[in-house]
Amino acid sequence: MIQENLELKVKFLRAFGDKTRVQILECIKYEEKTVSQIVESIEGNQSNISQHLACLRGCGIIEGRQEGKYVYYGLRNQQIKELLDTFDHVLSQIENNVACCENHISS
Amino acid sequence: MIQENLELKVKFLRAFGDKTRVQILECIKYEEKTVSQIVESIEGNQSNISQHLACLRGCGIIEGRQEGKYVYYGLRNQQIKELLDTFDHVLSQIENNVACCENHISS
DNA sequence: TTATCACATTAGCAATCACTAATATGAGTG
DNA sequence: CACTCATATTAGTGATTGCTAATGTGATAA
Repeated sequence: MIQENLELKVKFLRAFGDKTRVQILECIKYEEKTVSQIVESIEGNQSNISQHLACLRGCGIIEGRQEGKYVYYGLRNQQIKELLDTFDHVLSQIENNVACCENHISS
Repeated sequence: MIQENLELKVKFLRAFGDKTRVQILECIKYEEKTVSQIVESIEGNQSNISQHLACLRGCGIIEGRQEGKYVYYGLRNQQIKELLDTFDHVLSQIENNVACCENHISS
């Protein structure tokens, strides 16, 4: 894999590795929501959520759509939805092992 | 999703969001390799690679198998292999969008 | 047009993470 | 046993990331 692709890949994958972003994705997995709805749903801070939304959108994972004074965010396409489902599926099989990861790098 | 599961999920997903770990996974995607082979292949530092291997193993993504004085690492199962393939597949479709992610959070 | 609402952006700080260097462990070999 | 080789672990440091608070922007409503 060439260098540039590697960095794009890492950037993309890193977007999934954050608690707030995972919560956002679960929140809009089945239907698009406004920023305020997301903020309320995951009990977050508006500025913080906006930053994470920008990250997810920049990584091609979600899409925003302005409607009047609201912005609706949803998953970018069906493949992302399937990827999220795959995460859950794979995870359900290795959950016990993940639990014992104690290394200080990314633990 | 309950809190504990969320944290396990994030831990698992974060393991994929690092350049060195992605390189390791690509390196052992098709066949298991010893630590030294991995170190040589991705031109890394032994200590550093060992730490990342511990992370990946702790997260249930790879497995280690001692054979004499060598330790062979490989993907934990076929599902992980498929997950890696899915990453590449999804990524190939949104590559242009990922490229323009400029947010300082995880950019 | 001014005020308000929804959202985005910026700056600065605190926490986390990955790297290097040094050292430890544990298996094979002479 | 002493030595070497392969790998793991630890400590310390620099870099990256995510958070909060403050401010900016752009659309609607009065």
